[in-house]
Amino acid sequence: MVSDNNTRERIVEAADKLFYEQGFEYTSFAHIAEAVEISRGNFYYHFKTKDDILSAVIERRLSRTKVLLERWEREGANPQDRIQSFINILIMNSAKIKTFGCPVGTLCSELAKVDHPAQPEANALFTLFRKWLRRQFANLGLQRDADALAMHLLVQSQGVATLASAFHDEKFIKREVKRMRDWLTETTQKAGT
Amino acid sequence: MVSDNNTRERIVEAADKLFYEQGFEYTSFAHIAEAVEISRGNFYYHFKTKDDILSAVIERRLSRTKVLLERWEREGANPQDRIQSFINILIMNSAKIKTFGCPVGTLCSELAKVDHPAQPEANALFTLFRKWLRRQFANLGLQRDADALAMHLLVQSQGVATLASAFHDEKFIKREVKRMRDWLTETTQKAGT
DNA sequence: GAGTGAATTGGACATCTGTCCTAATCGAAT
DNA sequence: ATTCGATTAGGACAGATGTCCAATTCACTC
Repeated sequence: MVSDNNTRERIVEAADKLFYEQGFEYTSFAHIAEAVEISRGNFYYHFKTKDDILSAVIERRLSRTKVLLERWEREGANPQDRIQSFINILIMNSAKIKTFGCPVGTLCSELAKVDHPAQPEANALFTLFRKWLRRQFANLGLQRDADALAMHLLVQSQGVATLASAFHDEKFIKREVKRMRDWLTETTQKAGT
Repeated sequence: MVSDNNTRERIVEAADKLFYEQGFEYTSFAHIAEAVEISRGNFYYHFKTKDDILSAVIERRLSRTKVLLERWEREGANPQDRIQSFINILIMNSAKIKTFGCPVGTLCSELAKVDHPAQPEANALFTLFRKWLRRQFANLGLQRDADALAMHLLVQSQGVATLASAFHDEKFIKREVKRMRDWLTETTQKAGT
């Protein structure tokens, strides 16, 4: 019969959530098995090693991020609006960010510490956002500084996420997001002249 | 005889370094023992649990940070210069930051994920910088926004550290630091009028 | 040099980890 | 109803983990 990917997908889904909420190292096969309600031994049929699960999780995140960025591209009337969509995730996901930080930033940080071979794959998540933002700024007529502006926006969001999880402060997030919006408006106006 | 704290201090020093470079969870007693060149069993004489070592490490960082901030306070001619000292650590420590991220930010992120009881102690490191920066901005005549400005500077430095460790890009750090300096000058000038 | 408490050693311990294998179960085609 | 490959269950395995303890060594006082 045709391979039923349901179990595999459920494993990846549960691992994705646990890697985010508990970290990769701290999350064990037992944790994932309990979440998916399968036996520990069943893992080996779907994945050879824990690192394989991590790769699958990162790929899942990559493809979902691509879908998200394409949606923003489609639904945004102009580059400003699209960049706003990016900024808004800080508000949309503020509850989770306050507890667990940014899924991308915290994963990359952890993998860097344990010098994990999947670092490039994880960093590709950042690159996805970076290139997308770069294109938006370029479309605003800011080709020259597009990459620097994209990186600067990533800096803001990463910083906000890190401090939000330390201080658990909702007002802080809103204040910084407003600052980002003002900065974007200001930057856009400069481009318009 | 009087308790010889030498071994204890060496343990804390090695643990501090390893917790930074490898993370708290990933670092084992065996790692620390090897670094200090003592037997694993000797730990129990100095520390009851691994969490006790973490507490000692955080206290060490707190006291060293206090010393650092007091030095900046003493040596800086004015608030701007003092804040510059803070910004400069991104340049001074860029090599380590590119590899391991920010010692404060990455520790707080990790402890948040494993829901560790030492979270408040670790977050106090952020509070130390926050209050110090707040005072500098207040001394610039910006009492009203002092805390928001302090937090904004922490946001920048955390964001830069996270992305620097993902992209290993020295030019990026310098560019963002320049941006921070320009922002500081601009903010200071507003206060002067 | 003997005695004493501080400091250190090496290993026991129960538990957990990731990995791997064999036996059992399932589902569909014949 | 039987067969057969796909899927799953349960446990074995060696190694690592944090914790803890008894025995030993060390440094100093008398």
